[in-house]
Order: sequence, then structure tokens, then C-alpha cells
Amino acid sequence: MDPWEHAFDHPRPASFYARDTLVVARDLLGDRLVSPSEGGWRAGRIVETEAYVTGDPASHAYRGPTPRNQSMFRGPGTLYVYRIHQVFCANITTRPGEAVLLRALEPLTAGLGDTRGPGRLCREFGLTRTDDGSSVVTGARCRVVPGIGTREAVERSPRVGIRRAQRRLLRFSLEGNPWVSRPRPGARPRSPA
DNA sequence: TCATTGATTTGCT
DNA sequence: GCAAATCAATGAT
Repeated sequence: MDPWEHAFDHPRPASFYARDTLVVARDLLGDRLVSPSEGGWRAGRIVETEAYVTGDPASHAYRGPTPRNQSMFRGPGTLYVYRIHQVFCANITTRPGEAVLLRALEPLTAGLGDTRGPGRLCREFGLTRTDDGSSVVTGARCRVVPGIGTREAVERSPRVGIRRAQRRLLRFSLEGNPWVSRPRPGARPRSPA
């Protein structure tokens, strides 16, 4: 049996997502996003996430349910896909009104393009508005399966690109992983000599 | 109905 | 380093 097919059939259960959002964001690191496609399986290792929680001014759900964010109020493991500028971003709903943004993957299958950054990640996995509301537990588009464990340390930092609540450390990434979308804020660019 | 804004990416300076 | 691209959700009028 194809190992990716086997993985796809053994996803994280809904109970995995029905926990504290910060814990889910952290625990998703090292897990794998797996998706069937015409050209074969697409899979990547999750290396960077962000948490969006209740009472968080940077969250799309801050002002309560709207037509756009309704997926954040559905069950745990629901995909919330929205458009920003000209790209899409994908989140996984945890508790009602809270979600984890998938920011970067380390490619695990051949043929995958650049998956550093939420927009590129969605592009490479073909995630668009039509995938909003689907499930990463039982859905056919993509699922999250457990990783094999991580040696890398988990690093917390401010979230990227937001205007409000910039001081909260709700971004989680695998320290030193080259597929993380941006270096830690405050880190010096390496000087040549 | 109108104006503003953004959980991004890209390209140019 | 900075601004443009580009569009729909959102809030104000």
C-alpha cells in the first residue's frame, strides 16, 4: 500500500484540535499535511504556525461570527480558508472562534514548489475558497497526520504581518529549520564577513 | 453604495 | 527597504 495513502487514512482525530489553541499550534509542528492530487500525493512537514484566539484583536473572529469567518465557529478540524490580497491562507479551527494558521511546510514529496509562507503553501496544495469549511479529519482534500517526532526546539515569536496585538508571542516554529518563512524578528541578517 | 483595509507576495531601487 | 498589485470582506454613509 502507498505509504501516503496509509497516512491519509490515519489522520489526527477531531479531539486533537478540541484543545487549547496554543497547544494545538505547538503540537502541529512536525506533523504532516497530506493531500491526494492527480499527479500523486502531496505532503509537507509543518514547521511554522500561528494561533488566533478569543479576545485577540488580530483574529478574524474578534468581532464574532461573520459570513467570512463562519468556519472558525464550526467543529474542531474545520478548514478556514480566506483570501488576502491575491492569495489564500489556510487555518485549522480548534475551539469555537479560534484557529491555527498554517504558515510554512517542509516539502516531503517531489514536485512540490515553494511552501514557505501561507500564500505559497496554499498555492502548492491547491487550496482555495472552495476548500473553506472542509475537514482535515474526514475530508478528501487534505488531512493532518502525526509526524515522527522532532529533534528541533520549538521557538515562539510575534506573529507576522498583523497590525494589532503585535507583542503576543503566538507564532510557533521549529528553530533553525530552513523552511520557516522568515527569520526570527530581531535576528541580525548574517553579514558576509 | 462607497471607501478602507489587509493573518501576502513580488519586484524594483 | 519600499511600494504596488488587486479584491472581497467589512464598516461607515
